[in-house]
Amino acid sequence: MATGRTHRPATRSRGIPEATVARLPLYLRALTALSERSVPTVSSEELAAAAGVNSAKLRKDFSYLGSYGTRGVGYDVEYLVYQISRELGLTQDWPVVIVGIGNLGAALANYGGFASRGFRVAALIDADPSMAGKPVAGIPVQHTDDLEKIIDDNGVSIGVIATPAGAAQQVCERLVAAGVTSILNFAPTVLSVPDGVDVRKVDLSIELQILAFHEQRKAGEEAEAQAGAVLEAEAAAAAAKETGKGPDGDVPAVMPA
Amino acid sequence: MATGRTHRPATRSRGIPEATVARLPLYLRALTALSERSVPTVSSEELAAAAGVNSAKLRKDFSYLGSYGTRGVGYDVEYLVYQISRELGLTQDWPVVIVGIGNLGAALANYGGFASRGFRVAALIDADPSMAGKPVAGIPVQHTDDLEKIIDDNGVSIGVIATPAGAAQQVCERLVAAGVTSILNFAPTVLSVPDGVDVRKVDLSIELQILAFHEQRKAGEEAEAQAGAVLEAEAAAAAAKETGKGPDGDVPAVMPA
DNA sequence: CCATCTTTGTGCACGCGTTCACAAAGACAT
DNA sequence: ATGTCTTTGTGAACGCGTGCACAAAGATGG
Ligand SMILES: NC(=O)c1ccc[n+]([C@@H]2O[C@H](COP(=O)([O-])OP(=O)(O)OC[C@H]3O[C@@H](n4cnc5c(N)ncnc54)[C@H](O)[C@@H]3O)[C@@H](O)[C@H]2O)c1
Ligand SMILES: NC(=O)c1ccc[n+]([C@@H]2O[C@H](COP(=O)([O-])OP(=O)(O)OC[C@H]3O[C@@H](n4cnc5c(N)ncnc54)[C@H](O)[C@@H]3O)[C@@H](O)[C@H]2O)c1
Repeated sequence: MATGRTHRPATRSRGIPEATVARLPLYLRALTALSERSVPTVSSEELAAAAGVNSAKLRKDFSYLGSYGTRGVGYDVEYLVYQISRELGLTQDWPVVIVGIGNLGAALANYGGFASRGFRVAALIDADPSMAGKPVAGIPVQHTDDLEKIIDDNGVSIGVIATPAGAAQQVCERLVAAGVTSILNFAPTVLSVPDGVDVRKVDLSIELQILAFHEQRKAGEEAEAQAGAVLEAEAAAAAAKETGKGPDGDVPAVMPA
Repeated sequence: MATGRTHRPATRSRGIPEATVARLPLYLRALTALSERSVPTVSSEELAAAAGVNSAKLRKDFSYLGSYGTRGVGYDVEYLVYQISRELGLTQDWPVVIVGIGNLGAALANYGGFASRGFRVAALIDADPSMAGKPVAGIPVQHTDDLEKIIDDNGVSIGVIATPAGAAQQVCERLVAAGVTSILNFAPTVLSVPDGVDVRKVDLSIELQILAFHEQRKAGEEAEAQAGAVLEAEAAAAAAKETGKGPDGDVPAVMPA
């Protein structure tokens, strides 16, 4: 198996920071929009604004790719689109399989943004026999039995899992065994994979919970602000009373002062 | 359990690290599974394995919430479920609206995992008049015209955007103006919002591109490994010519005239 | 009550990512 | 050519997150 665990010095000049990699698609999207408007060049300031990031960060990100800008002018849009595309590996075609063609899987299959960037839905796979042959988004659904053959025939290295959580790990293992080395997981499970296999997860539930946390915090602060000087009361209460309660009390630690 | 002593040096009541917040739902999910299996206590080691994180990291995360563990034993599952739920704000009900009931929006509406954790789909909203009144996942779709009223009537503070990219910013502004302060965005756009509004984005395309990057890198390393001594050649070339930065000796850095 | 054993909670060091600030590079006008 | 003006590319400082390693807490058994 492709164990990236070689005696390589690691972090070589080839080592683009992960945070930067994650932003490249963002830049690419903004650049593509500019390209469509036939804008010839952009400054780091403008592009950063379009991508919603700090301009210094953007320049540093680009510095990892090389010096593609012109001082006093900015970056050549077309050229940068090409460089980033190449860096991300989008100049080649990536056949992708989607496993689990339910509500979500079908939506993904129908998603146009897939093909727009070198990603091609090579096959749709589901365990439900009654779905076999039925076309979704113009592509006939194939049965899980043929998973290995499909992966192999199409040279698929990227798989998308949209099955129920209970089936995800098993599906994952079959995909990996068949040669898939990158997985995008929509099922709410922690997938365990061997070294050399990349997994990224998209978890709606987690995102909502994070939002809820901040939402609650906002509500709490608002309440405190309304209560005025109650902040001090909270601090005092927290210091004095530590029994059984959490860091900030279950109910907003503000007593009706 | 209520062995709380004034031992805690004024725990970061509000300052829970963002990285920790993002992991709490993960812990909660693992704990819920344990709870369903009636497991009374769990060690940081076990729970960390279930959540796919480092045990030291998990303990540090929990330390931000307070000292809820018992040394020599571990954590009380039920109690921890409660504490994390409370911290995340899941002990209350969060009405959510989904805007843009197309392929993805419909899938989201049908998603069972929504309601399972205090999130309630309060309304489905779409701009297409022909969809108005038509039920999706048992909930009648309402027209965008009534967006403000719906938000207000239901006390919605969390909105999900699943419209085409072109409409996202506009929809976002209407949501915010109507009182929504947390947005989960599925459209491939950078949303600009006023201070105090949280936005999280789920971007399939970006995830795939990140996977493609690593996939390409893996393929490159594999090729290098096969080529054997070529590694040295590359190192030499890299040392000699550092203007370009060709990873695999690709197109030279030719500036566009 | 003491000894031993398990597991937490955390101080500390380290590395990554972000941001500032500015010298240098180049465009452009004169 | 020379000067000015714009914008890049990056050195350096800083802050956050991670993981190690261990002392302390508490359970358990004698
Ligand atoms: N629908 C959403 O918006 C949404 C959002 C977030 C997460 N998710 C997650 O995505 C996954 C799919 O959600 P969904 O709503 O599409 O569920 P679904 O039940 O509609 O679809 C699941 C599909 O997977 C197929 N399947 C089951 N076991 C399989 C196996 N072993 N191999 C291949 N296919 C198999 C089923 O036949 C079904 O077609 C779930 O894990 C869900 O939690 C869904
Ligand atoms: N389908 C996917 O799997 C997927 C994946 C990633 C991202 N996305 C993104 O999610 C969004 C939705 O994707 P989709 O496949 O469901 O598209 P879709 O075209 O099927 O659905 C879009 C829906 O939004 C509605 N709409 C349009 N303008 C609106 C407005 N101003 N207000 C309210 N509703 C409006 C349309 O009537 C339609 O029902 C797109 O931005 C897409 O890029 C989709």
